[in-house]
Amino acid sequence: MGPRRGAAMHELPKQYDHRSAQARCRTLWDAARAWHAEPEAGRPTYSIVIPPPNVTGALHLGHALNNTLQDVLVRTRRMQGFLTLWMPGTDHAGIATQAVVERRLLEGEKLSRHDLGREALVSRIWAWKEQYEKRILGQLRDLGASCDWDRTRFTLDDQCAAAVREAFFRLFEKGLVRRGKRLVNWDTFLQTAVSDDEVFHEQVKGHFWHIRYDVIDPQPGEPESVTVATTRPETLLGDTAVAVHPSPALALEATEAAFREKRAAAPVKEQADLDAAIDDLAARRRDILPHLETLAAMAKAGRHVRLPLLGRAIPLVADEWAKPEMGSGCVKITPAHDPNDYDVGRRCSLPMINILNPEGTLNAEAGPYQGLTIKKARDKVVGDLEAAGQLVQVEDRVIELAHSDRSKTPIEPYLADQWFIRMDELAQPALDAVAQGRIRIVPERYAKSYLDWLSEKRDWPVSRQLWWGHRIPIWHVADVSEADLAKAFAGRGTVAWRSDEAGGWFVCSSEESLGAESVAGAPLVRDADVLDTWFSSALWPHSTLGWPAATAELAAFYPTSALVTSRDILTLWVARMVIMGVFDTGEIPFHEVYIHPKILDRYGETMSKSKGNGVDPVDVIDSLGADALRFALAGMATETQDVRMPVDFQCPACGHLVEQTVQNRVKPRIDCPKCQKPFRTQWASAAADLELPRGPAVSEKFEAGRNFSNKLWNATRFVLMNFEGYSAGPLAGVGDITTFPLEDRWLLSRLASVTRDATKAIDEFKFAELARVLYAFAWDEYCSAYLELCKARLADPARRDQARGMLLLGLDTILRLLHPIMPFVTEEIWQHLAAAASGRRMPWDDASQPLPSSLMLAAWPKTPDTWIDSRTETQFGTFLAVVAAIREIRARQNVPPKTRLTAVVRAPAEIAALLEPMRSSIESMAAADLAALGPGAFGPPSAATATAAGCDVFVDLADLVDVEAEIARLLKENEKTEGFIAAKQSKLANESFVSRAPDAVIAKERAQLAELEDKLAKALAALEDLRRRRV
RNA sequence: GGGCGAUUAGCUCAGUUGGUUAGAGCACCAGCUCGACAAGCUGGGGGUCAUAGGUUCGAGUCCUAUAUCGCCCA
Repeated sequence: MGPRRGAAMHELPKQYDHRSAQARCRTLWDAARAWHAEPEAGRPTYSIVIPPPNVTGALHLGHALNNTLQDVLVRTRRMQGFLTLWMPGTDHAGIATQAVVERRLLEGEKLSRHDLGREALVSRIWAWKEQYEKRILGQLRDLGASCDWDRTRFTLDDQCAAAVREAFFRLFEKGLVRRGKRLVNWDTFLQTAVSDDEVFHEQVKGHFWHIRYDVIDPQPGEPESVTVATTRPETLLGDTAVAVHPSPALALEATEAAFREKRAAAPVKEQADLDAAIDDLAARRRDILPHLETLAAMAKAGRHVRLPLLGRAIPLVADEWAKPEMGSGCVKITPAHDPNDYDVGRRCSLPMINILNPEGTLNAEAGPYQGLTIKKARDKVVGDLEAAGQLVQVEDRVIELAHSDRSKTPIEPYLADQWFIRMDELAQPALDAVAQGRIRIVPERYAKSYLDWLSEKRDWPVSRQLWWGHRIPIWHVADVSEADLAKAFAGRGTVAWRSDEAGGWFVCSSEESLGAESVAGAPLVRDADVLDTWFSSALWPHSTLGWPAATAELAAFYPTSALVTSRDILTLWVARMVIMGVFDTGEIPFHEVYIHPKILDRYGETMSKSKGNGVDPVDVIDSLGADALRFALAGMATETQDVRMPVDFQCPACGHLVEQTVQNRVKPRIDCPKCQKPFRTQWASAAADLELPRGPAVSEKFEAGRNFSNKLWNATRFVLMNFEGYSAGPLAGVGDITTFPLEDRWLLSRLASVTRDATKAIDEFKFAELARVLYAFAWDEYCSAYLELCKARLADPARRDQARGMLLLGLDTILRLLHPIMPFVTEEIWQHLAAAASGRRMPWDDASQPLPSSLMLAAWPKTPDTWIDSRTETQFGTFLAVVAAIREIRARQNVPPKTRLTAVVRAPAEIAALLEPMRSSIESMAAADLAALGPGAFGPPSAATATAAGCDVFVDLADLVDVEAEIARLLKENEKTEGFIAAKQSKLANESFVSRAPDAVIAKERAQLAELEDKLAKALAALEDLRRRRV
C-alpha cells in the first residue's frame, strides 16, 4: 500500500482468496434465501429435481459434475427471471445403505442384523442417514448448489412415504401388482434378492466336475449312463432332470454351417482356430452323435436317470438348451438355482426344488447335506461322488462368477416369491412420450436405449428382502371370505384386496396402518418385504412437490423442466420416473433429459472409490476453490463422449506430483520419489499409516479454473484502482454508440455476440462450449486487449470517464454471464463493485429499481443486436494483427521489451484510414513509435518485416537487426508461401473445380492466391534489401 | 452375440450445413520483476486428423471395410 492510495480506495489483495469468499457468499445467499422459490401466479417457472445422492457416503466427482451442471441451468434461469426451483434431497438407497451399515456392524461389533433385530437395525441406519445426509448436503452447499434448501426431502421421509403408499395402492387397485415365483440373484450375506444391475461378474479359478448319472433300466443298445459337467456340483441335489437336444444331428449341422460361413470370411489368423473347431464338430458327429440320438429318443419315450447320492429318479428331457457341440451334449437341470435351467424347467414343466436357506445353508431338500454351507456341501458332495465312483473327471477352469455389488459375496440364483409390477400397460405412455418428442433426450442417441429397454415391457420386480426401505403396504390373511373383508373395511376407500390364488387374500392400503389386527378372527400379517429403492425414486419429481396432495408447488413446478443425469440410470430411474409420473399424475415428469458424460481416469476406467482412482471434490474445493472445480467440470461436459482425467497424488511435504498408477492407487502409503517422505492415501488403516499426512489425489485440470478466478479478480483490482473520484451513473441507454471510439464499439459488439453465444450454449446444454467462450472472451479480449487499451485513456482526464464506464459495463456483463459456472468469485467481485459503483445500471436492468443485493438475483444480460457490428470487429482485428506483428518482430530479434521501436505500416488507403484513429493505441500496446502509416509508407532497408491482415509492417532496427537470422527466416517463410501458391494455382487450373465449385469459393481462392503472391513479392524485395546490406 | 460411441499436437479435448494454411488448455522452448494479475505478460516449436478404399471440383467432416479402445444389453 503506497502513500498514493487513500483509505477510500477499493484496493484488493493481489490474490483471490477462495476460502473467505466462499464463506461470505454462502452467508449472503442463505441470509437472503436467494435460492428459495415460492409459487407465484403468472410467472414463468423453471424447475429441476436433483438426482438424490445416496446416503451411503460422501459425494464423488460424478456428483460434483452432475450438480454443477444443474446449478448452471438453475442459476441462469433464475437470472433470466424465471421462478426457479431446484429441489434438493437424498435417497435412502435401500440395499446399498443397509449393506454399509451391516458391514460396519459386523466389523465393529461382530453382530449380524439378526442379532440386533429389525427395529434396532433400522434405527442404526437412521442414525447413519442423519450423519451422511448432513455431510452430503453440506458438500452440495460447498459446491455452490443453489438448491431450495428449505424444501430438502428424503426418499424415506413422511411425505415421500405417503406418496409411495398411494402410488402402490393405485397400482394394486388396477391389478398392476402381482406376486409370483422368480429366480432371483440371492445375496446370502445380506439375505435379499439383488437386481441384475447390482451384480458384477468376476473371473475366479474353479473346476468343472464331470458326473455320471446312471440310466434306470437301460434297454439293449442304450447307454448305461450319461455324463454331465457342472461348475457347481452341490446343485445336483436340486436337479429335476437331465436334458439332451431333441434333434442333435440338425443342431450339429447348423453349428457347423455357421462355422464354415464364419471361416469363409475370417482373417487368416483366425482361420486355424475355426478349422480346428470344424474338425472337432466332424469328430463329434462321428463319435457321440449316435449316442445323443439314442438319448433324444429315450427322452421322448419318457425314460429316467438316477440322481447320484440322493437316488431320486429324474427324467431325461429333450430341450434345445442342451448343446450337442459342447461337453457330453447333456446337461443337468436345476431349475431353482440356474437361470437357464429355470427356463428349461418351465418349458418342460419340471418340479423346481429350492435347496437353499436364505442365509446360504442347505435346507431339508438336501437330505443328508442339510445344514451345511454351500462351500462345505460342495466339498462333501464331491467327496461322496468320488467314493461312489460317480465322478468321472475334474478339470480346472476359470469361471465368470456373479457377485453382489453390495456385499461383494457370490450370488446364488434362488427361486423366491416376489412382488412384480406389470409393465405391459404402464410402459406404453412412457414410450410414446419420448417417441413423440414430448420428452426430449439430449444427446438424442440415448433415446434409443430408453426405447429399446422400455419396449421389452418386462415386469418390474419390486420386492426386496430388506429392512431398510418402504415396507410394502400389503397384509396377508387366510381363511376369510370376501364378505368378511368387505364388512371389515366397509367405507374404507383406502383399502383394497385381491385373492392370493391359494385361498387367502392380499390386503393393500394407502394408509400407514389398517387399524385392525385381524379380520373375522383371522390375523392380518404384514408383508415383510420392502420396496425396491427405485420405486420411491420413480415418484421423486411429484412426491417431492407434495403429491398426492394438490399442492401449489405441484401446480407451479410439475412437470419439471429438465432432468440432468448420467446414462447408467437412464432405464433404472429415468424410464421409471416417466412411467410412474404419467401413471400418478397423467403428465410427464420433465420436458428434457440431459445425459452428461462420465469422468474416467487416465486409463479410461470409470472412477470409483473401490478402485481408489478418484479425486475427492472436497480436496479440490479446499485447495483451489469450488469455482475452479466447477469451471473444470463444466469444461468437460462435452456432447460427444466421456472424458479422461489423469490423476496425481500430491505429496503433502514437498508438493511434488506422483502419477497415480494401477499399482500405487491401492496402497495405503506412498513414498514421495522426490523428498522421500511417506504420505497416506484413502486406504490407510494401520495406525502407523494413519499418522502420516494425507496425500490428496489431484488433477492439474482444475488449475485453469483457479487461475481464471484470479485473472478475473485482478482485472477487477485494476478497474477499481482507477475508480478514484468516479461515480458510475446509469449505463441504461449507453447513448449514441456510433460516436464511441473503435475499441468501445468493438467491446459492445463482442459483448453482444458473446452473450448470444453463451445463452445459446446453455439452451442447448453445451456446457463445455459455454465455459470456453466465456474464458476466451474474458481473458483474451476483455483483459488482454480491451483493458490494455484503456490504460492510456485512463491517464487522460478527457477520456477517462468513458473508459471507466465501458470497463464497468464489460466487467459486470462478464460477471453475470460467468456467474452460473463460477458463482463464488463472481459474487465476491460483484459485492466489491457494489461498494465502488452502486449507482450503475446495465442497459437491461430495471433503472427504477436498485440493483439486487446478490449477483444471483441480477438480470441476465440482454444485449441489443444493434451492438453487433462485424465491420468494427474486422477493423479491430486488423489493429490487433498489426500490434502482434510488431511484437513478433521484437521477439524474434530479441529486442528487450523496454527498448522503444520505430515502426512503419504500409497499408492500402482504406485500411490506413481505419487504423489512423488507433495510432496511439498501436504505439502503446506495441511499445513502438509509428513513423508512418499509409499506402506510400516504406521501411528502411535495415528493417525487419512482417505482414498482417493486408498490411506490411517494418520495424527499423538500424544496427540491431540480425541480418542473417532475418534472411534465414524469410527464406523459410517464402518456401512455405510458394508451396501454398502452387497448391492454389493447381486448384484454380483444375477445370472441374472452376466449373463446379460455387463462384464464391472460386473468388475466395483467387483472392487468396493474389494475397499470397503479393506477400511473396514483398518478401523477395525485403530479402534483396537485406542481402545488399550484408555485402 | 446385438446395439451405441470413440480414435485429431507429448497429455486432455474442441472442430457447426463438406470450402482459407486444422484450434484451445496444460506441458515444452525463448525472453520479460511494466503499478491489475509470475496462479502473470510476449513470442515460438509441435499434428501424414487410427488404417485402407470410396463419393466429391474439394473430406478431419459423408459412405464402406479393417484395427484398437470404451460403454450398454443378453
